[in-house]
Amino acid sequence: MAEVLTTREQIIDKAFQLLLQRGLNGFSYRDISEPLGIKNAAIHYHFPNKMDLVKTLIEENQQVLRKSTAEFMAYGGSARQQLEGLFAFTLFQFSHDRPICIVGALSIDYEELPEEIKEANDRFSRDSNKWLTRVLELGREQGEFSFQGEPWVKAMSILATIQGARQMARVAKVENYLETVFSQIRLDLGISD
Amino acid sequence: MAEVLTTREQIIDKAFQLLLQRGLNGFSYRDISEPLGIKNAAIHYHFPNKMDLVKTLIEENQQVLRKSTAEFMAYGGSARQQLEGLFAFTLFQFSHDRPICIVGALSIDYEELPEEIKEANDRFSRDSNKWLTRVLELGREQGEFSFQGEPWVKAMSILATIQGARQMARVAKVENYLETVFSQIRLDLGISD
DNA sequence: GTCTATATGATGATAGAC
DNA sequence: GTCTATCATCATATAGAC
Repeated sequence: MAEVLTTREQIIDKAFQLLLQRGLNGFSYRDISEPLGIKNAAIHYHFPNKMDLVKTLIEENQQVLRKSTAEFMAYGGSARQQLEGLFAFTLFQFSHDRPICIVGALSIDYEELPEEIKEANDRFSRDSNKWLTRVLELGREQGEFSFQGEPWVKAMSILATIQGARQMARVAKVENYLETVFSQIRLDLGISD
Repeated sequence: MAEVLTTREQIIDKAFQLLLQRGLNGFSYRDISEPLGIKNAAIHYHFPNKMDLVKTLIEENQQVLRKSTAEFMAYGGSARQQLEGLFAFTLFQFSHDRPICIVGALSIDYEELPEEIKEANDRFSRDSNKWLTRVLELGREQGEFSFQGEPWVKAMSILATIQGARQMARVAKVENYLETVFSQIRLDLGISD
């Protein structure tokens, strides 16, 4: 069943991809409009200025995550399964022209972002950490994971690792960069395979 | 003893800082020339185009590292000391307007970089990994570090963690973000403090 | 080596026709 | 809702005077 996307949805989709590939200052309205076969004025109709677009992309990101949660992250499953869901989600995004995450993409332009967008970005970042902290606590209680220190610090550390790995995976000429780093994260959690 | 910098050196210094703060597309020649009290044509005299400048910045980065090696990284010391040197260097850079590293800064613009610059960036990335791998091997042999898996994978993972943490440290509203992540890296290496 | 002056093009954005 | 036409601004870059 081929989904029919409205122009607005097509713009969001293309802009999201471009933001994650090239960063906020790395793409223009022309980069969006040309492949869609529309004019840049059409984009301005839907999103009066670029920050309106970015704001929508952050909301879009929440939706993508929520959808993917059901598909990949298996919130209902064991801690191990949920962690694997995070890995699978990351690999899926990476192989679908979304190399880095939106927080990483916007971090380089952080100073020039309006307050509203900074807050939305912060919120997303904190939510991710909260989620992984819970998974780690659960995994430790149930004996699936073994690690030193506080769960919220370990969660910060793992998320930073994934963040950095997504960035490096594009640059480094190493096969299966992400998978290799994920395997190390597993080892550091006392998981054999 | 106040160092007197040539115009060329001042340009490099400012451009380096701007690249690490805002990324390649996040600053212009005007952002460099204005605070230095010169005109943009003066920059073009020293660096005909922006890629010439970037190329020089990568070389500059090598020099900074080489200098800092002597000061911070204590190659001659124990594995633990060398790791602490890496942490100290990262903290120093972060607190001196160089939040992220040059590989991370350029990764977002990777596709548009000329081949020559990609290669220089790759080389730097591989050298870093090689260095840390040796430190980890040494530390494991001498009983300072304890970790699962292959040293080169663990090195990749730690460098990715630092990379990601530098990026997140600016965004996340967490006190001592970097130090906190470093403490987890220590715990994951079986180091108590 | 640095300046003034200028060329050329891309960018985000707006007004008004259809 | 999308278009054409146009704007002001900013970017990188060059030529030639001092």
